[in-house]
Amino acid sequence: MTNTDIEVTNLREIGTFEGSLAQRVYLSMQEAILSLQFLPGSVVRKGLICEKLGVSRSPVSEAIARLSNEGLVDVVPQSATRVSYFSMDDIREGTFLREALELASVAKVAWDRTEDQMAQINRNMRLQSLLVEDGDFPGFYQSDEEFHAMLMHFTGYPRLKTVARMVSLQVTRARMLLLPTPGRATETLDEHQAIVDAVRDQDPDAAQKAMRHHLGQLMPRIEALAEKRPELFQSR
Amino acid sequence: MTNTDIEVTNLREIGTFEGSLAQRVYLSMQEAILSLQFLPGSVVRKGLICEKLGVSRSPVSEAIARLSNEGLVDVVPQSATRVSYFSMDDIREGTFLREALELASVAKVAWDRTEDQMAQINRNMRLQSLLVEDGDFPGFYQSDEEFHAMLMHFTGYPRLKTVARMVSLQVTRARMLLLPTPGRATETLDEHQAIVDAVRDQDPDAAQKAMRHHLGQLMPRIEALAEKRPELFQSR
DNA sequence: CTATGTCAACTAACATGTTAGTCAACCAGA
DNA sequence: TCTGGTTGACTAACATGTTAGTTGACATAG
Repeated sequence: MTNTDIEVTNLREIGTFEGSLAQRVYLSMQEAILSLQFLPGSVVRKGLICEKLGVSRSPVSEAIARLSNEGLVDVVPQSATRVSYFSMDDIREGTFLREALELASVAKVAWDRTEDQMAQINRNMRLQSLLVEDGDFPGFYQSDEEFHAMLMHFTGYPRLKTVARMVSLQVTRARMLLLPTPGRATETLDEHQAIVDAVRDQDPDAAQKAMRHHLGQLMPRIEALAEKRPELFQSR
Repeated sequence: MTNTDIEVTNLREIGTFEGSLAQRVYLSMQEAILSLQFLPGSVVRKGLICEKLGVSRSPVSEAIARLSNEGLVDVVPQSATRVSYFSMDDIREGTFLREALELASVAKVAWDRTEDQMAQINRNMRLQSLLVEDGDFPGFYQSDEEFHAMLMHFTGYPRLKTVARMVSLQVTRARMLLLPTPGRATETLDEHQAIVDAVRDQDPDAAQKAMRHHLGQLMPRIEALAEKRPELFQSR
């Protein structure tokens, strides 16, 4: 049993976040987990986190409670809490839920989009293009996220983005391990364009089909990953 | 300003629930809010709840935190927390999210259902029939919930039911005000049967169509309700 | 050497004390 | 009567002390 325990040093100071202490601690810890600076299986020690961030156990407890119901940490009552392992079951479920929400969103947006919204989407697409040409993959990753967030925003349902993010947190974490390649970025761009074309044409069915195809590219790549890095996945 | 404040007496004792204290307090409070024994706009007083349930402020605080991110209470930092008003925007959004999940579920289940699962569904349908004949509306309401929960269960995704419940809590609360009528129960039964038929035939498109029609019946009835009981809705 | 029972150390969960922010009632002035 | 500022009571948020349950190491028996 590789007794990986704790790595608290690389945890962003809470001064850079805003909100209540609990909120800031939550964001800091979530970032560390999603960016894999807290490795799956390692034990989260309240005391060390309190010390590192300079707060008491109350806000840390609340943060851990939130991370727990998001499935990012596993709490063993009266004992310990550790960073959850990757689980193909969880990832598959997250993908399913995410797809359900994305499909509903894109259909609605295709139906009742405005010209102003189309202009914003096109602006984002041009940005994506530029970033791919420049080979700026982190930047492209971010504009990709923005593209999807934008579509959800245009539904007019404010919680949608939050829910979608929550259900697919495990997927987000897994994506961190997928190295972006020029080829994949170009493909992604084309897939996005197909979605945009269908939204422009106000064709909900075509938009859903394009979105389904786009999202369908992800799972196979994650499955390949599970073979390469089995130590990050559940052993049971 | 109708200074409705608090009604703590009708709050189920936590002895009847299981889990941690925080979990039990959460369930007890959620039940009171969903069943409208805590009215929208009334102030939630930690002290009184602690006294009534015989616990300290810690588990109550955690319970309130959860209710807050579900949108069932509004917390004003350093001041007060009150039961949230009904909001047509929230209800519309909850309906949208719920539909997205139900449609994805029913399509998947129609695709890969087993014969054993069909048998379970049919058993539930016969139960619904009996309860309608007997005029047992509370019983029918419950078997209705079970019908939808069963479909989600058959997807094989365990969190799905939880997420669906969470996103549509506001809708659930609003439904409490809709008096069940014999006519509506019979209609519901027919709509369910149409869904079941499509699942039996392994026809995902038809299943989605039937589900969409079924879920579409709810919003108009809630909108009518908003006219009748405006005091429960946001005034802003 | 292996299996089992005991025990000590550590933890989350819970209780309670403290702080600081918010809101509404009240009062003074117009 | 109405407006604006002041104040005090009340609250959530945070800090800290306490309790009880779990885990894993170690010793002991087979």
